[in-house]
Amino acid sequence: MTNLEIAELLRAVAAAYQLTAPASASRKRGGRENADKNKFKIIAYQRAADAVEHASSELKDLWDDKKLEEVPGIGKSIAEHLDELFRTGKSKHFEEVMEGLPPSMFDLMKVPGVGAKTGYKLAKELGIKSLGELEKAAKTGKIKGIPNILKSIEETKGRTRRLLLPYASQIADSLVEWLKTEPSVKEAVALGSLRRKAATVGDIDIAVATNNPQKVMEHFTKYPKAQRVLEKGEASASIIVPGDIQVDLMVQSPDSFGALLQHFTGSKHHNIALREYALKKGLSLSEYGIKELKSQNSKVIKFETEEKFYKFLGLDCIEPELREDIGEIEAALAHKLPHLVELKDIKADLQIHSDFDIETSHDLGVSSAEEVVGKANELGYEYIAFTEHNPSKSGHSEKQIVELLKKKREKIEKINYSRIQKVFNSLEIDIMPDGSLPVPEAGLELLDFALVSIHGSFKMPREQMTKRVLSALAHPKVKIFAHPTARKLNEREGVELNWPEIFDFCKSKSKWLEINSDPMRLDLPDTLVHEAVKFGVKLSMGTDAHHKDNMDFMQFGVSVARRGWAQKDDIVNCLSLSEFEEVIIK
DNA sequence: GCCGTTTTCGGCCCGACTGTTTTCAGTCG
Repeated sequence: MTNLEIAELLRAVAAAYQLTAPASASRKRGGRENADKNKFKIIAYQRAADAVEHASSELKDLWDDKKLEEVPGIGKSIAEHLDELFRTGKSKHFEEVMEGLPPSMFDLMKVPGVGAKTGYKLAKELGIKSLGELEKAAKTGKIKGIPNILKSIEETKGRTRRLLLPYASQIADSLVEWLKTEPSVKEAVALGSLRRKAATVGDIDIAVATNNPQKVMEHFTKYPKAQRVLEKGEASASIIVPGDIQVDLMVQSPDSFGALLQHFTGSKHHNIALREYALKKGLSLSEYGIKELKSQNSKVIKFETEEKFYKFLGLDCIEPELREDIGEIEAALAHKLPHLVELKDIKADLQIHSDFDIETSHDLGVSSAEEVVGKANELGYEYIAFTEHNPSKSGHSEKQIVELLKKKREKIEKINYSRIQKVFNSLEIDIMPDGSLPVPEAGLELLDFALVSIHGSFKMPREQMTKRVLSALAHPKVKIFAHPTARKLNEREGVELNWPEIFDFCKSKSKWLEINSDPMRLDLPDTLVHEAVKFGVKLSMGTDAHHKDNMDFMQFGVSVARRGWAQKDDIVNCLSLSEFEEVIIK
C-alpha cells in the first residue's frame, strides 16, 4: 500500500468516527464525554492521515524497520492496526469501525461542502452511489442544503490537476493587480502555498490590508474573470476563476496585517503547531493577533509585520518556505534556523541542452550554444555545463557515438565567451534498465563530467531500481544523478528508490543529487532535499533548459532547495569556478 | 488516539461562512 492509500484509509476511519458521534448525544446525560472523546479521536486519525501523506519515506519501509511510531501522529494504537494491515492485508479494527458504511460516501466527500455526515446521508438515505448519481439527484432538486452543489460536482470531476508554480503566480499577479485598482486597498499579497513555494498550488490565497473591508469584498467579487462567487462574508470571500481555480481572499486592517500574513501563509500544520506552542505560554493566536489567556479583559495584541508577530512569541522569523511543521519552530526557538541559499548565490547552471545536434536519444535544445552563453552572461554566471542527451544507442554504433561526442567537444572548445569563465562539456546519459551507460568508454573520456538519469523502465522494484542507479553512478566520470525520482507533476509518480542507500553512496563517493528546476519536475522533491541535506549529501542545480529563456527556471529550483533547508554549502553551484574544478575530479 | 520544558493524565488551534434546526451544526482552510 502506498502512503496515499494509507492516508485515505485513515481519513475514512476518521469519517466513520464522525458518524458515531451524533449531535444529539451531547444533549443526553453522559453523551458529552463520549462525543468529546470521539472528537479528539477523529482529530488524531486526521492528523495521522496528514502525517502519512507528508512522510518522506514509504510507510511500508518504516514498518519494515519497526519505526512506525517515529512518525509524529502515529502512536501505539494506530501503529498496531497498521502492523496488522501490513502483515495480513487488513485491519480488524478499521473494518469494524467502518462496518456498514456505504463505500460511495467517500467518493461523495470529494465534493466541496460534503463532509462525513452529509456524505453518509446522501449515500445511505438517498442511495446515491457515485458522483454521476449525485449530479442527477441535484438536477432534479432532491439535494438540499449544499450550496452550489451542481457547480461543485462539476469542479470535482475536473479537478485532478494542481497548478504549477509559474502558472499559479500569473493568476495571482493578475488578481493582485486588479485588487490594487481599488483605492481602499493598502496592500495586496499572494500567500498560502504559493508564498511557501510549494511545488504545486491547489488554490490561490490573497490577503488585503484595508480600512474598508466591505468595499474590498465588493471589488474582489467583481473581478472581471470571476466565473462565480463561492462565498462572500465580512472578512473573507472566495471566487472561481477560469480553469476551475478557487481564489480565497481575506482582509484585515493595516495595523493587524502581520497577523493575517502569518495566518494565511500557513501551512495549516505550521499554524497548528505554532498555536499549540503559544498555548503553552498562555497565548492564543489568530489572524487578528495574539491574546493573553490569563488576563480577564484579554485584548488582542496587534502586529503590523510578521517579524514582530514571531518575535513576540520568542521566535526568530521563519522563512515562508520552512513553514511546514518539520522542526522549524523548534529551530526558531533555539535560534538555529538555517541560513537559506538564495538565487544570487548560484554561480552556475549545471543542466542545459543546446541545439548542437549529436543525434540524441531524447529531445534536443532549440537555442544555439552561443545564445545560451549570452543568457548565462546576462544571469551573471561564472560557469555552465552543456548536458545534451547522449546519442541514441539503437541508432548508432559505438564508433559513431564517439565521433559525435568528439564533434561536440570541438564545438565547445571553440566557443567564444566573454564574461562567463568556463563552459563544461557534459552529457545527460540514460541509465539503461540494467544500470549500464549507453556511451562507450572512449566517449566518456571526452567529457569533463556526466549526468545520469532515468528516462524509461520507471516501474521496477525498489531494490532493483536502487542497484540500477548505483551501478550507473559508480562510473568515475559520473558526478550528478539528474532529476532523481523522474517524477512529472500531475503526470507521473516518481520511481521507488532506497534513499538512505543512495544518500550513503553519494556522500561517500562524492556524487551529487540534482535539483531539477523545471517547474514540471522540481526533482529532487523538497522533502527528499531535506533528508539529503540532513544526511550531508551535496546538491547540484540545473534548469534542464531546452531554450535559453528556460534558464530563468533557476528560481524555482532555489525555492525547492530552500524548502529543503539547503544552505550555500550544500550546493555545488555556489562554489567558485576554481573550487568547482577541484570537486569534479574528486 | 496522541502526547509531554506546566502534564504519563488531561488536555487537544482558531475563526469564517452557509443554511437554517433562531443558537447551532457542518464544513473548510
